[in-house]
Amino acid sequence: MANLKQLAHSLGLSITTVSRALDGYADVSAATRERVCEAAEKVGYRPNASARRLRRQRAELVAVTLPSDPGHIGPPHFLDMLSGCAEHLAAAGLNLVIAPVPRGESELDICRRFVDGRRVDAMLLVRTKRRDERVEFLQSRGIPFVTNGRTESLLPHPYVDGDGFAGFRAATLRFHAAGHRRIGHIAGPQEYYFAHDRCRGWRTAMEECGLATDLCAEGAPLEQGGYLAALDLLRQPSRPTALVCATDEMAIGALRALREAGGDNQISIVGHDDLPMGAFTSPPLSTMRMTGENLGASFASLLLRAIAGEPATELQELHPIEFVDRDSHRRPAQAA
Amino acid sequence: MANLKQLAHSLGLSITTVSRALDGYADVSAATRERVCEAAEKVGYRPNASARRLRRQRAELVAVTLPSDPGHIGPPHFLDMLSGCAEHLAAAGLNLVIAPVPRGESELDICRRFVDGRRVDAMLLVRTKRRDERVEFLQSRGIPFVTNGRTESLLPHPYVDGDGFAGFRAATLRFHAAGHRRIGHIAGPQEYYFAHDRCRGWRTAMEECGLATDLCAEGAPLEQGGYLAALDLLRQPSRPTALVCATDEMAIGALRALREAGGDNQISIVGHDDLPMGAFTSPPLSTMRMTGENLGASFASLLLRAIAGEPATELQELHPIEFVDRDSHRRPAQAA
DNA sequence: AGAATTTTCCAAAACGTTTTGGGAGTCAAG
DNA sequence: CTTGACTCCCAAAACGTTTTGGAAAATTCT
Repeated sequence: MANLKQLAHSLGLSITTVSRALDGYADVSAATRERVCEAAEKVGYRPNASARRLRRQRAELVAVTLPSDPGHIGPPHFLDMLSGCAEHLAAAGLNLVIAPVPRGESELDICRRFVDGRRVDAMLLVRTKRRDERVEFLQSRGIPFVTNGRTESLLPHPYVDGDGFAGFRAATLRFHAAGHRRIGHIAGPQEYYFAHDRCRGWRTAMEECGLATDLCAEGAPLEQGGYLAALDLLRQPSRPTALVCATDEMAIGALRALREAGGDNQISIVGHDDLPMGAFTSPPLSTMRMTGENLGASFASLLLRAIAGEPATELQELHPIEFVDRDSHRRPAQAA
Repeated sequence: MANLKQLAHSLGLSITTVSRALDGYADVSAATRERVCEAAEKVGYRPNASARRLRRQRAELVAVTLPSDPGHIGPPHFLDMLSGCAEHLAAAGLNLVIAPVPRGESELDICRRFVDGRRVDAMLLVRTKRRDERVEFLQSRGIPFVTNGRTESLLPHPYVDGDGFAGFRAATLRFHAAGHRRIGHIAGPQEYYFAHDRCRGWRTAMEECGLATDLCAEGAPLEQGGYLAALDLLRQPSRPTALVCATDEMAIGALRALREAGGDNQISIVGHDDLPMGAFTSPPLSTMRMTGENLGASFASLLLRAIAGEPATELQELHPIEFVDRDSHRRPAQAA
């Protein structure tokens, strides 16, 4: 309702003094400060955000781009993550704006608009590609940002990611230890870092075990993609006895393919993401997920530290993957 | 990079002219406009958002409060909805900020901060209560807002809602037509409008059929709440043969209760929300959902029209509920 | 040619803060 | 009494736009 000028006038003080009193500077007497704060409280004074932002040259905003294309947006708890992130940012006076990508525009366009219009102090990127033009752009502009997922960018940048390589390697080795020899991989689009990373984990494990790496099929990171990829593998002369899937959605599609192709319930399967619906599939889907609670807080903290100027190499979090054992990974090795 | 002053200087024009040229005013010659736009394009000029906001007295922002308490945030496609809304708002130059409620603060506090700090041009509220203090506050401040869900506020306000009353009444009548006579209701907390509305639908149908309305149990709008409420109803001397549940989450909890209480698969059940995981439960969960595609666009449009000053009564959307028939509602009426 | 009108431009005033660079007083030390 | 240090305050200059209210120049009309 009121602005600084009116408040100052009503107190018989200058704008400067009122402003500084409210900000708790030492060069205003305790008595005045008291009086000012009291009056401000009474009229419910809140500084005008736009004015402050202009003067301070800060947008007090962080944007996260929401990819619209293929597949829904990331992991199941994505909104929870955003919510947690926003909450922690808010504690530092920053708000989180969500920036979906309209059809006909690229994520890069969005970044450009936000950055060049000085609408944000930092950006949060999800679903990184191995070579990610958004990352390159933001690096060239020198604006702070954090990604959910690594990239192959030459310059280091802040990120939070799960160690998909280790997770998928471990999952594959587990199958090997259980006696499986024909272990297939249903891969996501290799341009995405996470998909490539997970694929590498599987391939490395296979090579370590001296097994062939031809049982690999790539598809869109969706139910349908997993379904088609699984059909592909089931057509091979020697069928896999176990399937490591890049995502739960794909794993659920693979489950459907298995059901249709007969030999139902004979092939072990494991996914990644811990989608809630995995608990209800038949068989219940064994899966993996990134450890670490309150990922939102991680993102927020990294963003704030990036804004504060900490070097990127200090702002990289690689979380281990943990197994969520349900039932789908327990099929015997020789059955298929 | 560049601001208006520099751009104007480099062109030998005044700030005014450059500004007006870029905004396409008629009082700048076509030639100059051309020249200005070209130069602006070349240096990648984008007006500073904070400055424009200050001058225009608009925040160019809309905030949506994300409730943290009980249960996750609303319907399954909530993020999709937000994303769609943000996309349409962006087309009008508005960005959507998400405002979760930190522990220790109320949603009202959040509204106050955003409104009194002039941080937003409008607000989007979800999960309305029958008597909603946020609504009352925003009405008193006269700031535009739209709710997801109705309230019992005396003054009309813009909303988008599903006709839960009609939906639950119809669902109940369907059970009645299938021969059911002991039809129970698992209700959500009655302070929420949607929960009360759905409960009323069930009760009205029961009364229309001349049936008793005592088979009603209330619980938290969560799996556990549905589970406990269902146990409650199963303890009744004459068990229900069908269950109408306020939400899918509760219905899934009820399914668990049914499984544990024996008499498995004997009781018909229907939920609401069309959670994806409902397709995977056993039996697959029959459910309901609000019709209308691209709800996000509805919200965005209502918000924009509210900002433009259209009266609230023109900005109310009540969507019919449609059934999603899977399997859980097909149990015979006499079985239980 | 002079008057009226239209076209094209611009200086200056906002918008509401924060911050800079002092300026009065007061007090203690020299 | 002067000097210096301190305390408390403030005027004015930003921040980068948009908008107001003309003014000069060009054009059209008498």
